[in-house]
Amino acid sequence: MHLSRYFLPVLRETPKEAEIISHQLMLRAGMIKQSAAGIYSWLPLGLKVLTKIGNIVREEQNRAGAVEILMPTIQSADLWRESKRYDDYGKEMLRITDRHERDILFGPTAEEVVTAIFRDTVRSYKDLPKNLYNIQWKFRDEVRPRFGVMRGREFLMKDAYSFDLTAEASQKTYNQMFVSYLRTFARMGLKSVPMQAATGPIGGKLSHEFIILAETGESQVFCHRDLIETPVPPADTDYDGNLEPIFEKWTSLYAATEEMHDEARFMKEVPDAKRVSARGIEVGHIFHFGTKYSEPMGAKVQGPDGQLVTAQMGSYGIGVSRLVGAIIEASHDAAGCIWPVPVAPFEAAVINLKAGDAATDEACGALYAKLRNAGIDVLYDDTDDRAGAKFATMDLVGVPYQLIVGPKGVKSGDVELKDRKTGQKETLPIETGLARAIDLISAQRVLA
RNA sequence: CGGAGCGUAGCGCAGCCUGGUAGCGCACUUGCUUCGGGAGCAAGGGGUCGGAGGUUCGAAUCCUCUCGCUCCGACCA
Repeated sequence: MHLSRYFLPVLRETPKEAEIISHQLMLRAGMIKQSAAGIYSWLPLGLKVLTKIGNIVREEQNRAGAVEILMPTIQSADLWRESKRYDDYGKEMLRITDRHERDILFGPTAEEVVTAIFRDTVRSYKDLPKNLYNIQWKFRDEVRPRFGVMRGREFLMKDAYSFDLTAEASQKTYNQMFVSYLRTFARMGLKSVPMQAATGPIGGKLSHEFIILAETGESQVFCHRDLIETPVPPADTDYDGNLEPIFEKWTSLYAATEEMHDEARFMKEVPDAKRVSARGIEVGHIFHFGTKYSEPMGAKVQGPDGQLVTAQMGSYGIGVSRLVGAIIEASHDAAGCIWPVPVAPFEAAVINLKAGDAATDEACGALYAKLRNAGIDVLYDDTDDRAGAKFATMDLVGVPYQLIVGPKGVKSGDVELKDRKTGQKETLPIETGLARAIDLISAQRVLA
């Protein structure tokens, strides 16, 4: 992409409404534009990151056996009356009336819709298990939206819903999602820690919040330091095999959010040096809720003995749009965003220090073409801005690898390769620099 | 929903107290000089001062109402 043809409205000054760093940087880097309280338009750069995050989530969901669907944003109130949630949900649900005076709503979640799909289509235990997910916009009319996309009213969420014949089978599905989540966040360069969460009226142990540690996190969290360093399960993990050992390994050490924290237990179970007390951002939440929706909505299948069995359900959420902010919170510096390669809006940039100079244009154009042909997602800064402004923009935007070429480099046949994360620059022969950049990027495309 | 604050050019702000018809920095346009870390000079463009009503000869400024946004609390992917 040529920067001169792109749409990248960067801001030099920080809009005053932005309180936290991720919100500030997203506005400054031209990733989003606020439309109303807690509602944002995604500009090209932000959309690219959002899409890349969504695709990683998608890949890991598919790997774990979930199947993608797409459910509507607008739902019927009647469905919510079946589960008895229409009256219970409260003002967070955006209720709308259509031209026929029928009650509809903008979905804050999709248990009802998916349960209806399941109940109307699945008849036999032989069709189980099923795990259906979608990545769709949700709307929750938060009393107080804040922190940019971290707590918007409209947000993009991956929500999966599983259906199993028995509670034991449901536990297996739960484990699949548990492992999948560890991998998903790791692939975005995040260290997530699963923490036992409150389960509400259902009870049991099967609810975990996935928290990433960041100074600006919304809640206080406590955990054993070893959890942060535990390597995530590899890509070739057999999701159909026994995942219980992995689940055990990750849940045996102490980890709790403020609401679930037990100071006495924390002191007793975690040695001094291993105690971590930090701020965290919730990026995922999984839970098993048995027949909470399948029972009232009549989601039943015939078991092996011919009897009807109410499906055991679980749901598994990831805040996709929130993750954009969360990654920035976890990875930035004074100059701007520092994107891990797998989610970077562009993997590399070619910076032409003297656009308009025939020799420089030619050298940069060739470099750009070669990077593109190598499958690199590259931004070519062909504007006639001054060098300082170009560097500042690329650092703000957070392009991981920047190939800098000016008349000097053209003369000597060199390119400067800058690593955004370390800030280090190397002067290399053009072909060497090109190969180095491609190698570095390729090596980091798939983390974990 | 309780408490606080803010709406003046794309962004950041001054002007308001003490009414006289709008200004600064950045950004933008044009020209010249520059050009390897956010350039300099010069000339420009852009605002019904969030909206409505009122007071007044005259309102960004004073009064009333209203809308929007932000922050603190209770709530959440």
